[in-house]
Order: sequence, then structure tokens, then C-alpha cells
Amino acid sequence: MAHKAAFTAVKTVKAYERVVEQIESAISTRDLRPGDRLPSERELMLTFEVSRSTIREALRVLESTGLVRSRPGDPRGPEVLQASPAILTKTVNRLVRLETIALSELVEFRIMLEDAACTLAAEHRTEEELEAMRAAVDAMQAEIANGPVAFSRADVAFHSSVWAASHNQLMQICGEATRGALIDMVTGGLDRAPDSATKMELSLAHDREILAAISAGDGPTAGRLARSFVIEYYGDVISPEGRAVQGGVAGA
Amino acid sequence: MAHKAAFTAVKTVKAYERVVEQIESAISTRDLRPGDRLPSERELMLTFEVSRSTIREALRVLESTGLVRSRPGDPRGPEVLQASPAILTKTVNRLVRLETIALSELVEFRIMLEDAACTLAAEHRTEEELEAMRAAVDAMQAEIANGPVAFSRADVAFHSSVWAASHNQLMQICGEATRGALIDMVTGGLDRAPDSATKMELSLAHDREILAAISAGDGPTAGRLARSFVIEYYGDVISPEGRAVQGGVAGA
DNA sequence: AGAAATACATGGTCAGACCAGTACACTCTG
DNA sequence: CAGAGTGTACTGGTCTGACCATGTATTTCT
Repeated sequence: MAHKAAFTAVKTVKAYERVVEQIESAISTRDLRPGDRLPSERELMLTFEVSRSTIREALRVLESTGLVRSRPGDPRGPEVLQASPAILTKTVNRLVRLETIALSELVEFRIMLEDAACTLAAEHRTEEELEAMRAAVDAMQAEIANGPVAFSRADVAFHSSVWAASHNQLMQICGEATRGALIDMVTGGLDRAPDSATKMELSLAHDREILAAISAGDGPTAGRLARSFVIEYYGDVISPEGRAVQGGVAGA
Repeated sequence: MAHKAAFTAVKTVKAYERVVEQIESAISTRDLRPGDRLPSERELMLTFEVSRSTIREALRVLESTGLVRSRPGDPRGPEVLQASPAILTKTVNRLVRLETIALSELVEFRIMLEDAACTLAAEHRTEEELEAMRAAVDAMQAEIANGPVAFSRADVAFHSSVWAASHNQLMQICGEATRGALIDMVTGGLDRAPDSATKMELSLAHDREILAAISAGDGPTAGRLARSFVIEYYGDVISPEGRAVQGGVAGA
């Protein structure tokens, strides 16, 4: 060996991975926007100079990532999708199910989110958003008669309206993701539907309290209330020592 | 129509999806455990009675989900992997980048995370983690002489150790993601390296304060400190009205 | 002009082939 | 008998070419 050259490691990059890489990067640079169409598989194999199998494998991973959707028979080609927290939910779910992430962590995270969202909502909400939240609470009231499932759906809608009022998309996204994951994990899909009318009334009362604080612009109170209600709600599913119960409540 | 039968919607399920489904479910029921080997693609195509392309597409999505890894030439077949939150990081990152998120929202989110992480760290940290944090702070001290870039790296390491001590992987992941996004947005990659020794000293002093609170097990103080330091750090880059500055500081 | 039938390209799946690479058993050697 | 070197069978990665059912867009017919 003449030179002690600074060679760099050579990693075999699979062809389909490079296809994924390029398309993904085109999406993240906004060269491809939601609603746009990718060329057909047969065209892609020409531009990337690979076989259709390779193109298809790339499309499958893009599809599993939620970036793209292929529909058979559509001559316009695969569609670029709008990014959605749904995929996040699925991933979190899997991790919780595989016990890589403890349920208590999820609840902790949820507490923090709910606190922050309510705090911010109290400070940033517009009149329209306030109106939407009031309407959501009224809807909950109305849905009590229609049973726990309908009520839970209305409850979810209320919380969504709060997140929207927080004016923070990240919290909205994480909120959606954790809600989805918690629902699936805790009850297998029923959102811990309150089993009795009194429980529904209680939930409703809680939400009314929060709404009042948000309406009054009292961020700290809104946050504290949200925090304690989540703890109450999920108190029975967190770890025995009650890890998630602690954590900065600090309520004066 | 004789009967008004309760037919259920029929969705065309693609073949590779059913393969994914079955393997994934086998993993989540622990029928397949990390380290186990899947049959080779050629065997799988026999047991599932589909072509190899279909099997491969299924394996690609499982691989992109981080559940499985295929290596060429390995006669033992694809390996079932230990589930890891790393995959979540990628998803969160993509979401943060794809969603047009205002800088102020990112900072807000960051404030909330840092607060919660420090609060939790103060309550859950072990002795070892405390030691790691002390070591990280000492490293920062030492790196001051080596310039802002080295110092920033050490600073990041300290915060990582705090997140680790929070025992909440979700916060850890979101913390990493927001840090990355903030670095990209604010400076295009330089992590706002403090430009003067005095600024470095200031950062170090802040971190020492936080560490002291964590060490004392004083969650509320640790959280409040973290919050105010992040605000101070990013105060000049958030929106004029200082939206992100508010929000539940509620410091006594 | 509106409705019905058609044409065509698309994605989903399959079969069969070739190659480079790895794990493992085998052989040769000391 | 132990260790180093060789071989080989089978793996995953990629390609070609084919068939089908389906959805869109055009054409045709009324």
C-alpha cells in the first residue's frame, strides 16, 4: 500500500432505497405537494432506470410511511398525500404494545400535552374558537342521551377544538397521536366510554370547568384543571406507584 | 331483494398487506421474538401461497417499520428486530418538516418539553443518571476553551442526559426532533453556537442551576428554570409579540 | 346534449431467471 | 486433534415479461 489514503466506508445502498430517498426528498422540499401525482410505475422505472419490482418496493415503503397512495386503475398515477398524525399513532401504538414504551409514559406525555394545550388555548383563543368550544360542550350535553359511544365522540371533538385553539400544530398532532394510541391501548377501541350517566355528567362538568378557565383567559388554571382531570381519568391504568400522577402539578 | 341483510363493506385487501398483517401480529403476540428468524422469501411464498414479489413487498414495509431486517446472503433468513423508538424519531422529524410550522410554535413546544423533562427528571432520576448529568456539565466547562461549536455539542449532550433521566422516551424523541428542527430553522445548522465566552459561561450557569434543582429533587423549580432559560435563549427569534414567552410559567 | 359503451393505461400479481454475497460445513494442513 | 483455508448451497436483490381487473377519459350512440 503506497498511500494511507482516507478511504470512506462503502455501504451497499439498495436500489429501492435510493428511489425512496429521492421521492421522499422531493416531497419534503415541496417539489411534490399533497394532491400531486407521481408518474406511473412504468414511467418511474424509466426515469430511475430500474425494474418495476424495485419501483414497487419503493412505493410500498412510501405508502407504509403515509406519504403516498396507489390505487389500481387510476391513470393519473400514485397520489402524494397530506402528512397525517395517523401514522404516528400507529407507530406509538406498536411500541406500546411491544412494551418498548410504557403506558405510564404515554399518560405522562398526555398530561403534559393537555396541560400545555389548555394553557395556550386560554391565552390565544379567538372568539370564534371559543364559540366552537362552547358548541362542542353543548353537543356533549346532548349526546349523553345517546349513550357512551356517542358521548365519547363528542368529548373527543371538544378536546380537538381546544387543541385547535392552542394555535400550535405540534400539540395538535401529538395530541391526536396520543389520543389514538391511548384509546387503542386502554380499551381496544372504545375510548374508555364512561359506563354510566353519572360518569358522563362528571366528564362534562370537568370540560365545562376547563372551558370556563379558557374563556376567562386564565391559562394556569386551565392547565392545572386539564392536568388533574387527565390524571383522574387515566389514574387507574397507570403504574401502581402512580408515576404519572406526579410531575409538576404544583397547583397552588 | 328478499332480505334486508346486514351486509358489511368489502374492502379489497392487497395480498402483501395480509402478509404484513400476519407477520406483524405474530410479532406482537410474541410468537416471533427479537432475534428470531423468518423463513426465507422462497419458503414464505410457499406458506403464504403468493409470489415472491408479494412477499418482498411485505418484507419491505415490515422493514421500513423497523420490525424486520433482511440481509443478503444470510441463510438464516430475515431477522426479527427489537422494537426501538428510533423509528418514531424519523416519523416525528418528517412531520415537523412537512407541516409548515411556525417558529414560535416550535419554540413553544420546546419550552413545554424542556419544562416537563426537567420536572420529571428531578423526580425520577437515579444516582447514575445524576452522575451522568454532572459529568456532562463538567464536560461543558472543559469545552469552553475549545470554542462555541464544541461547547454546543457538550450542551446538547447535557440536555440529552436530562431527557434520559426523565424516563420518558416520548419526550426524549420529541426533544430530539424539535432540537433538530430548531437548529435547521434558526441558523441553518449551527445550533446558535454562543458567540462569546461570556455567553457560554451564562449557558453553563443556567445548566448548573437546573442540575442543582434536579439533584435536589425539586421538580417544580427545575421545570420553571428550564422554561425561563429556553425563553431567554430563543427570546430574540420568536414572534414580535412574544407569543411563546407566555404560557404557564406561573412561577411564584 | 346527455347517456352508454368502449379503449387504454394503471396498479396488483405472478413466474422464472441471474447475480453477488454470506454462513456453514468441509477439507487440508500443521 | 486444532486451526486455517476452501467450497458450496442458499440467501436476498434485481430484472424481464406477462396477465388480469379496474378506473378514467374518450368516443359513440341516442
